[in-house]
Amino acid sequence: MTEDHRPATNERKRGSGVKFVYDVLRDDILDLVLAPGSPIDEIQLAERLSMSRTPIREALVRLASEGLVATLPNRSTVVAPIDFLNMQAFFDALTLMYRVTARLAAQYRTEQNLDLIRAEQARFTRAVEKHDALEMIATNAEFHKAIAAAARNPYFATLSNRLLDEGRRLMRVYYSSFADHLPQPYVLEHEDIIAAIVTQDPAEADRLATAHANQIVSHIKALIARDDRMHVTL
Amino acid sequence: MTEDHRPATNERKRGSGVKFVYDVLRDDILDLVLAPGSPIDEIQLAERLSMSRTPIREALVRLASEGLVATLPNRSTVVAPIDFLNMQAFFDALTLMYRVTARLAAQYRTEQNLDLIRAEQARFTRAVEKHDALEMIATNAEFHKAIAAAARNPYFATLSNRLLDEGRRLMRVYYSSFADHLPQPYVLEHEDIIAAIVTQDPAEADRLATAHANQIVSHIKALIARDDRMHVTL
DNA sequence: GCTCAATTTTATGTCGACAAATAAAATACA
DNA sequence: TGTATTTTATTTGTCGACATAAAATTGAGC
Repeated sequence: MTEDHRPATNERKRGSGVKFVYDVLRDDILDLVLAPGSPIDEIQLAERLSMSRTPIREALVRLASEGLVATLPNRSTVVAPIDFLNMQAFFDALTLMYRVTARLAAQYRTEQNLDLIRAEQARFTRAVEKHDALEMIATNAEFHKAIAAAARNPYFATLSNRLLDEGRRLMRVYYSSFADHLPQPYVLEHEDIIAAIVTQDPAEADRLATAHANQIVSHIKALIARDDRMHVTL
Repeated sequence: MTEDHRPATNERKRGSGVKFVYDVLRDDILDLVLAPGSPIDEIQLAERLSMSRTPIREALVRLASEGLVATLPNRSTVVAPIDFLNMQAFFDALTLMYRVTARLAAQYRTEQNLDLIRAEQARFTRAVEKHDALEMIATNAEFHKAIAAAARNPYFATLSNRLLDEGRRLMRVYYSSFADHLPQPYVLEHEDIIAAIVTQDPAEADRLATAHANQIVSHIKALIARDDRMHVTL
């Protein structure tokens, strides 16, 4: 029975219910507070958040269409399992999105975009200095989301965000157990990518993003390889 | 007051309600039966499909997260407008997905995939011979969805399907008014792409898909150019 | 003691109703 | 007559309750 230590939910504005539930569940899923594959009880949730089941179901429908939960008809909804067998598809998609968003960001970024990208990079750097793995994972995702936003393409942005969320969950599987630290190179690689976006050099941004993606992919693959969960579908 | 000429909806199995509404609305939106930007009245829909508002709202949430409808808080839900201003983002995404799915399909396709791809191409060819523009648009989308399925990457498949649906809607804007016919080249280009997938030549599949995408993009651009709706957001 | 069937239980899918928020209509006022 | 303000009406967001489908439990038969 998990306690709910969020701001007093008793007084909420009309119409914000679904979004509230959506945010709560999304955070819990991405932070692995809710384990992949674990069932979500609508009634329990309704009681915990002190609201009716209707807004909760609507939030679940939305999460389902984003692939964060899976709905079994007439049976319980479960947190989306992590598919360790089809990991290559994830890596392919992540690499391509890194490349294309970096390339387009180099073309279309505004000063405002650069401000946000630099801010997220600063947060990431601080997390690395603190050796806070969980914070690193989260801020790394935000950094790449900022680049995706600068690319000015909602289709790519949507897919990128989905992949980054999925990746965040994947990394937590490993870093929540043994508190490790991400290799330093990532900070420098980010800096290089920023430089290419600032100077509006799409080809260079693409090249650097590719290298960066390869780095991360082999990193995750190494994590998976030294683990025996790889053949289990969580 | 649109009449509903679908199979008698009175007896439906439990749990199929949301999917039923989803399918009905989706079809109506993609076929432009529901005009972009037009409001969707939950109560009317509930009466027309003879069910309560709950499953209808859940279907709308799902459609919203797929970008087919837009929900204005505390106000009516509307069919997603077609954004003629940001069309380049759509073209970029479509081109990239054509390329990457063709490339991956050439690598990973099974015999079963080939069967489906050939079947869809046959349907497309028949539609072209009949000069049935609407059927062409639909079968063309299905052909590319079959390729996307063969690529064995759910992330790319999801984005591809979304873009193909959006494209279908876009084409209907033009072809529903003046019944034209798609240029013959498309049939041959499809055949070439199939050949590259059959012989498992990713580079060639990529090259052909790129050319095919460019063809379609310039086709749509021409349609838009000779129309004065381009600066209006439907 | 084990397997299968009937029964209970739990959780989902759907419904009708109420309350709040926005849009539309009606009224007052300059 | 045109504009601002109140009133009405429509429509959404949320609720509690009921019906139904699986799962869990119990009991019967071998």
